[in-house]
Amino acid sequence: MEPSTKSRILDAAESLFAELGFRAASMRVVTQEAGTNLAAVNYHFGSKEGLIAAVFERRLGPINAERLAGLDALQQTDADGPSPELEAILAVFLRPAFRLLEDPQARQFPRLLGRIHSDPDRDKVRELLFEQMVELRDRFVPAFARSLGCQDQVELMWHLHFLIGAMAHTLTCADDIEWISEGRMQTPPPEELLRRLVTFAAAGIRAGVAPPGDANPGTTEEPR
Amino acid sequence: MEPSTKSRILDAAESLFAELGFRAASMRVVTQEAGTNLAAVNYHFGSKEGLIAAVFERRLGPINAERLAGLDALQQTDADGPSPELEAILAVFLRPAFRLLEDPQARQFPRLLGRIHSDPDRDKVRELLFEQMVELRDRFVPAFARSLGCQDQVELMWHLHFLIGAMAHTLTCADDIEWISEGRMQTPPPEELLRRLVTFAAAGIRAGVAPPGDANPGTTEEPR
DNA sequence: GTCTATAGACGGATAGAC
DNA sequence: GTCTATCCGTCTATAGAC
Repeated sequence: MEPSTKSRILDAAESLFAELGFRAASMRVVTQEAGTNLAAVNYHFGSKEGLIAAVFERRLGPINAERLAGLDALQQTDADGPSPELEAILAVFLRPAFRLLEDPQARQFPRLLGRIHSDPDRDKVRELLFEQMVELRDRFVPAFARSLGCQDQVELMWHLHFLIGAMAHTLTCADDIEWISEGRMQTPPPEELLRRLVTFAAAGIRAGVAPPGDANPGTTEEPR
Repeated sequence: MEPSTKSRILDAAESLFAELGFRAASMRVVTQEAGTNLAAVNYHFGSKEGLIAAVFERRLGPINAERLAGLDALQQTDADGPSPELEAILAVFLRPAFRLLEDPQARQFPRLLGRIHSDPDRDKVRELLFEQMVELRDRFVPAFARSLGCQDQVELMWHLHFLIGAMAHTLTCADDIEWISEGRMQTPPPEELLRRLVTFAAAGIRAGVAPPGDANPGTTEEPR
């Protein structure tokens, strides 16, 4: 079955937005790549902004549903047992985006997803992102907190902020390692990226968090 | 003394590029903000791309010089003693950019610096960035390696990659914490951001690195 | 649903006066 | 060094035929 004009536009837009950015990827180039014309975008999506939103809607819902389902599975397994391991929660959160890197149909989306956090044009999908993030936050932050046995939610939130940054940079710029190492290193398969990031983030998130029962853990001395 | 037209253009460009992105900030808006006109940019910088490069040249040199001088000072102090602490090296690397957040003249540049890693338009300053990065890499990577007493440079490089991501996200999007927490958290002063990031990154970088003398440290088991 | 053609705004760059 | 006026290309969006 031939893919519809609508989905061909979405595919072309996803790929070109990821490669060139929202602004540099003009609707002319997108529609040319999709084998159609300018008017088709306005017919199906109303405007360029509508197209941008549609590109995110198509992938972000499934990704976040997979994250939440993964967390469900993790918590269900040992509902009355101990809390899941930090590493397991991290992997459940991170894997859906990294797995897309292996999907020929969707390989470019993770780049877009990584960049959207810092993109000056993110306002165009801000509401969409916020709704999804609130749901993730309400499920994952308590899960992390319980796993760490910690009360310092402020420190946890900052560590999760750093995790988001490391994740975004890896989804968007993993190949930079080849550039900076001048070819001595190569970008490994997504599963290895994921494993390295989980190791790094788990240790970072645990840092400064008291083992349960300790007094005043959070703040360490000034590094100098 | 009146600031020159040239420096007024640089100030306006820095601020507007940080706020709107390179593409959305048109030369018309930049020159209007600088109280001058389109032709002045081409006279002083040759083109918009020349202006973008000049905005980075003005700040990036001093920042990286400060980083290298800081590392010099650290290594000089105990030249024949033990290697400097990981936390100290991290702070020396990170502080120059975070300190700019407190400079009313340069507050916007760190946002730009954080975003440039993932910006689709980064090609416009790519050579400039690369030269500076190579020098930083050649000084800091060995310093980190020595401080960790580790041979696994591959793992170290990835952990530094994650650090760059966390740093970039924090420089560019620190205020997101207010948005995501729906106002329950506020963005702290730069020194506190720096302290939290150093704590997180030091633990992350140490993760999976063997204490000197261990066998086959790097790879941990698959998280699942 | 899909197309061509075009409107209408805005982009960077430049010529040439001062 | 700085300005005004203008060229010319590209952008998004839409009108209207099929």
